[in-house]
Amino acid sequence: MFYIFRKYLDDKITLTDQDYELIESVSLFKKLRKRQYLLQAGDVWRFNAFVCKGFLRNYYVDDNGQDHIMQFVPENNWTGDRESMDSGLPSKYNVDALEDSEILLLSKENFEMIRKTIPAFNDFVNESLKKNAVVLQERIHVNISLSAEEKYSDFISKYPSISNRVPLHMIASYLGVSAETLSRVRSQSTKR
Amino acid sequence: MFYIFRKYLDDKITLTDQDYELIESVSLFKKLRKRQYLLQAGDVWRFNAFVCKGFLRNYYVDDNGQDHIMQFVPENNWTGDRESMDSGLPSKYNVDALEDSEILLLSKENFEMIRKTIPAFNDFVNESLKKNAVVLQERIHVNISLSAEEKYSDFISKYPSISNRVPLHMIASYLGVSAETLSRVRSQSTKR
DNA sequence: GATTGCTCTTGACAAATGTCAAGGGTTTTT
DNA sequence: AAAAACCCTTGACATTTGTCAAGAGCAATC
Repeated sequence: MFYIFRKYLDDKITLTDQDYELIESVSLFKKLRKRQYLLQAGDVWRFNAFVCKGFLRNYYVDDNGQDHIMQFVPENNWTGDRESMDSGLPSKYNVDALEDSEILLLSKENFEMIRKTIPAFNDFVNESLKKNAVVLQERIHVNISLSAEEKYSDFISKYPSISNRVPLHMIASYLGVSAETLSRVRSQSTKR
Repeated sequence: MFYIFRKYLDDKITLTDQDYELIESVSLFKKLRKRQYLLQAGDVWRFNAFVCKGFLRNYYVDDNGQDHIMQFVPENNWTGDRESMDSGLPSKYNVDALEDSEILLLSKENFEMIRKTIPAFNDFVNESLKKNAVVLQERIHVNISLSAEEKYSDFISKYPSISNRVPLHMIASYLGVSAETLSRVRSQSTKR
C-alpha cells in the first residue's frame, strides 16, 4: 500500500530511497470497511491521514442531530482534524468511510520528525497548506455569496467525480442546503 | 514602524538582532488613508502584508455589484491574496483601508528568502498557516449550519472588538446576510 | 453652520429555502 | 426471494431571508 503514497509524493517532490524508507518505517496502515469510523467526535486525533484507496467523509453532527459534511476525501487526499491534533482536545468531527478504504497514518510526532529530517518534505507540506488555504477561502466565497442553485452548479463543475460518487443529500449537507431544495434545484437546472 | 512587527514576532518566536536586521532590510512600509486601496481587483498581488496599525478589509465585488467581505484585518494581522501571489494571475479581491493604516510589506521573494534563512521564522509561518486553516474551517462550519441570527451572535462572541469597529452592514457582508436581515436579527435578540 | 453622505431601522412584499409527509424506485441485507 | 434500508422526488405549507423604499439620526466635510 505504501507504493501509492510514494507515487503521490513522487509527483510533487524528489526524495531519495532512504527518505522513503524513513517515511515507510513510521507509516501505519489501516483498512476501513464502508461505514467504519476513522475518527469519532469526542476522541482526540493524533495523526495525519492519507487516503490511498477509497473514499471518506469528514463531518460533524449538530445539536439537532443533523450532519454537516466538512470535507469529502477521495484517494490521494489528506484528512483528520488539525484542531484536535494541535490542541490535544477532543474532536468535534467524525471521519468515516463511504467506501471500503485504505489509509496511511503518520502520527503527529513522526510527521514532524519527517518534516525536520527531510527539507523537501517540509516544503511540500508548506505548499499543501497554502493551497489548502486557497481552497477553503474559495469555499467561503461560494458560501457567502451564491444561491443554492449556484452553489450546486459550482460544486459539480469543481468536483465532477465526487458528484458521481456520493448521494445527493450528502452534497446538500456539504453545501449547507436541504436535500429537498437541492433536488428541486437540480431538476430545474436540467430542464435547461 | 518596524518595532511593531518586531514586538509581534517576539511574542511568537525568538530571533537574534541580526535576524531582525535582515528582515527590516527588506521590509517596505506603506501608509494608507482611510478608503485607499492596498490591492485592487485586476492587479497581481506580490506581497505578504502585515498590518501594524489601522484596519483593512479584504473583499470582492460580484457581478451584481455587491461586496462580499472575505476578511477583516485589524492590527497584528496578515492580509493579501495568496491565490494571486502563487499563480501570478490578477486578483479577484480588493483590499482597502477602513481606517488610516500602516502596513509592512514583504515581497514574495524576500519572504521566501527569510523563511529559508531563518528556520524559526519558517516554523512560525507553518504554524500560522495551520492556525489559519483552522479558522477558515470554522468559518465554513458556521456558514453551512447556522441561521442568520446564530451567525451574528457567533461573530460578536468571536470578534467583539471588530463588531465595535465596523458598521453593521459590513458584518452582514462578511456573514453572507443582507444588512436589513441583520438589523432585524439584532433587534430581536436584544429584546431578550 | 449648512450640507452631504453614511448608517441603521422599519414596513410591505417577494423570493428562496426549510420542513413534514408520502410514495416509488433502488440497492443492500438477511 | 423477501425484507429492510436507502435515496430521490414531489406536494403543501411554514419560515427565513432578500429587496425596495422611505425616513431618521449622526458624523464628516466644506
